[in-house]
Amino acid sequence: MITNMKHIKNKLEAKGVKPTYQRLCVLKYLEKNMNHPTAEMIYENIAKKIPTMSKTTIYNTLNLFLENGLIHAVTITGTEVRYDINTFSHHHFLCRKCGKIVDIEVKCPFCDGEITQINGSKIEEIHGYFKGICKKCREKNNKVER
Amino acid sequence: MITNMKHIKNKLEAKGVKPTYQRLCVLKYLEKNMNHPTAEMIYENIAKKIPTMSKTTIYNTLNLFLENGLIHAVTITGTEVRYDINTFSHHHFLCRKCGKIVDIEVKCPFCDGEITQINGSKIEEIHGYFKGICKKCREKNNKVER
DNA sequence: TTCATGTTTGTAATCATTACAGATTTAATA
DNA sequence: TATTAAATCTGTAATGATTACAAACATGAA
Ligand SMILES: [Mn+2]
Ligand SMILES: [Mn+2]
Ligand SMILES: [Zn+2]
Ligand SMILES: [Zn+2]
Repeated sequence: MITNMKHIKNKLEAKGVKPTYQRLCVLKYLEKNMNHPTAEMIYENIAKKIPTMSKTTIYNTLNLFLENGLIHAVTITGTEVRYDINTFSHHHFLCRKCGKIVDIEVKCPFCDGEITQINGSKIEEIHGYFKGICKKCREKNNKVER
Repeated sequence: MITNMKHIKNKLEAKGVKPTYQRLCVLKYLEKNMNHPTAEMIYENIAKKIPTMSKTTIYNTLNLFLENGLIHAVTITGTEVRYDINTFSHHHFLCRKCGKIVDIEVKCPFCDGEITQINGSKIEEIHGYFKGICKKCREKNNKVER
């Protein structure tokens, strides 16, 4: 993944979003951190370098990115929004032990765009969420639960 | 769907949950209202008849039901939990126009229990959420959008 | 009755997110 | 270059769903 400033600037301009310094920072963070961070995580990191950064700006920026299709919202935890730079339709797995959220590659006719309607209702967003125990956490228990 | 008190009482006892008056009320409401209500909606309705009912009891009861597998949580809106008496794995559609949440019947190997693991991670919960415009809302616009 | 345990209730706290208004920046225009 | 309107950013206050907590109440055994 290319994460230089020029590339990020182009990405914003391609969507008609003015590439301000704050917006470049947020988009750069999301390209570097593909682990579906929270607004808080993004804020904490950026505020280290730019102490004047406001949390409201983080939220404003993320919402602007969402409206312009630059990012996707992942609401798998139910408690807060996680942000995803990967805007291709894909599924997610949340480990209830370690809390990590990882992308899931499964054959899905909805993600593939083969099915765009259900009973006459138009599908605009697809969210496939799985919850359980990830492989690493299972192995950590030394015994593989069935 | 049978919604008499005897049936509801049995359902609680079968899960080892003491059938208190408040719990019977909440479970009865959920059996009568399969439209995935919020805690607020459940509270408002029950409080009409039982003014002493506390909202905390509603939350306590719903969480108890969740722990005992009597109901499922649907977090499709991202803003609040919706509660579902239907504990068979199934998908949901949220209309961004009218806000209704409806059950979706799609062939899904995860819901069917055919696939219980992904890359060594154990699947315990499946959430299939679709968002868009429902059939009725599309027809209301008089023109069927593509 | 006494006592322990479980349940319910009301209020206060929490936490993510949004509303709002003032300050600052940007960019167009004169 | 100076003026000025629009856009953006910032900090604080408000919102809303949910939980924490402690007191009141109910239940059932000893
Ligand atoms: Mn992802
Ligand atoms: Mn349902
Ligand atoms: Zn894990
Ligand atoms: Zn609708």
